[in-house]
Amino acid sequence: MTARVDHEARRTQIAEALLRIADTEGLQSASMRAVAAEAGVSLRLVQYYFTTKQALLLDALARLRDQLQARMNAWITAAGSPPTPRSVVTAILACILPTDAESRRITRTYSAYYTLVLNDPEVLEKHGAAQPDILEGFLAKQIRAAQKAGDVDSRKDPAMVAAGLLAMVNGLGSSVLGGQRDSDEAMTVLTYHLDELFGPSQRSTTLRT
Amino acid sequence: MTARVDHEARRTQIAEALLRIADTEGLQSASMRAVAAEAGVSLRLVQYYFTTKQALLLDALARLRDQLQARMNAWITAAGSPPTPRSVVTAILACILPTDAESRRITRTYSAYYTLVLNDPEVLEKHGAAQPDILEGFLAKQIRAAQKAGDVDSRKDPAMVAAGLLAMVNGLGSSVLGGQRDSDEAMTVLTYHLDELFGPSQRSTTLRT
DNA sequence: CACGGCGTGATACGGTCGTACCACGAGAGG
DNA sequence: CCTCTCGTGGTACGACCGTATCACGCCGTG
Repeated sequence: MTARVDHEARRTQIAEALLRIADTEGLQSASMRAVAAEAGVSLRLVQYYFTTKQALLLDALARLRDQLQARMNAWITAAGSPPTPRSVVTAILACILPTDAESRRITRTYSAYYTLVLNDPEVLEKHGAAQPDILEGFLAKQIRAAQKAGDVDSRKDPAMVAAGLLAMVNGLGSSVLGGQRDSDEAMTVLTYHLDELFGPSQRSTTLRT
Repeated sequence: MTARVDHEARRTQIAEALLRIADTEGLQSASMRAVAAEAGVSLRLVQYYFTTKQALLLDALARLRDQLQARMNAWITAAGSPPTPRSVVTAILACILPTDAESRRITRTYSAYYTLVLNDPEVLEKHGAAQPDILEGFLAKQIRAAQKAGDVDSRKDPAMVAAGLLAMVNGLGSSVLGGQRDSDEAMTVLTYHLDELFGPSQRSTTLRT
């Protein structure tokens, strides 16, 4: 009872087309017809594989989430052979910042979805909540580990520092996307604060490609 | 040669209606007809006072900008009789955070516009650029003054600190709007970092109403 | 008093949207 | 061989969009 065509491949193809449009022209331009044209299929097919538009939006959002997750994992492992808390934190935060083409795409698309969620909060419920909470906890844990290793002032509150850093990176990303700041400038601001948090800047900035 | 009706009043009435819709239902729901209904006028009138939709959007954005400016000024003067750098910085940052109804409205509406600008950058040009750059410079100046007064570690880079704080508040605001965080929690994170920046927390948190 | 422009209403037009409906070829199962 | 379901195309429908057009009362000015 093998399917005559690979459903998952087609779904991926269509969802990727939507993400591409959301990145380049915004979600409000991602009509069913536009997605179909971008994916090179007929409108009927988009309807067939995703019966409704909301289903398509949700599916694409899940894929975007997975892509960001994969990117973070890749950056963490690429940060250092023995992953120190500092390298892990640096990798996570730097990888969210819209520096290269991929992160720029992901960040742009995410903020497109953000506006959507703001005025239609039920979308969030169907989408297994957000992972920023988990991410924030993970960051806090890394900072706590750094404190035990003596790399971070033990008087600092790891949860507060993690929340502040994550929010700062988020805000920096917004300013880069908005064109108020260069991505290099944003990176400078981030590394400045990381250097303030951790000890003297031991060559941990060598994670740039 | 007095106009038969107060043009500016009508324009305000209509623009406010748009901002109200942008706050509650998002900008994508702010159609000409919806704005007309919200303002209690006919569709023709909206067209009459703002010939095109883009003009309406731009005018409303300018009003929103003025409202935020006014709010910041009010919070600065309400912060303390002799305005210290710390109280000024605290007032500015706290007033951006979506804590009360007004700031929540402003922040929500701004982020609605943000998505609009992302995929139509020419809007920004017609709108005299953004003031965050100016704001950031102002914050840096305040921090530099605090350094001279000995309230802030002189080794810190005022521009970096200002950029970081502003981005952090922006990110915190996003998380509050997104429902990931309580507004009180965001305020806690902000005051924590302000307390870390300035000396011990001298009762400057008494600016809450 | 005439009149011309201002403020306003109603309605029309072309377009795009999400979704639904109908038809049809092909390959699998009886 | 028949039949049924899957995958696909084309097209229609109703709604809403931004904008344009026509018509008409009112009031200040000549």
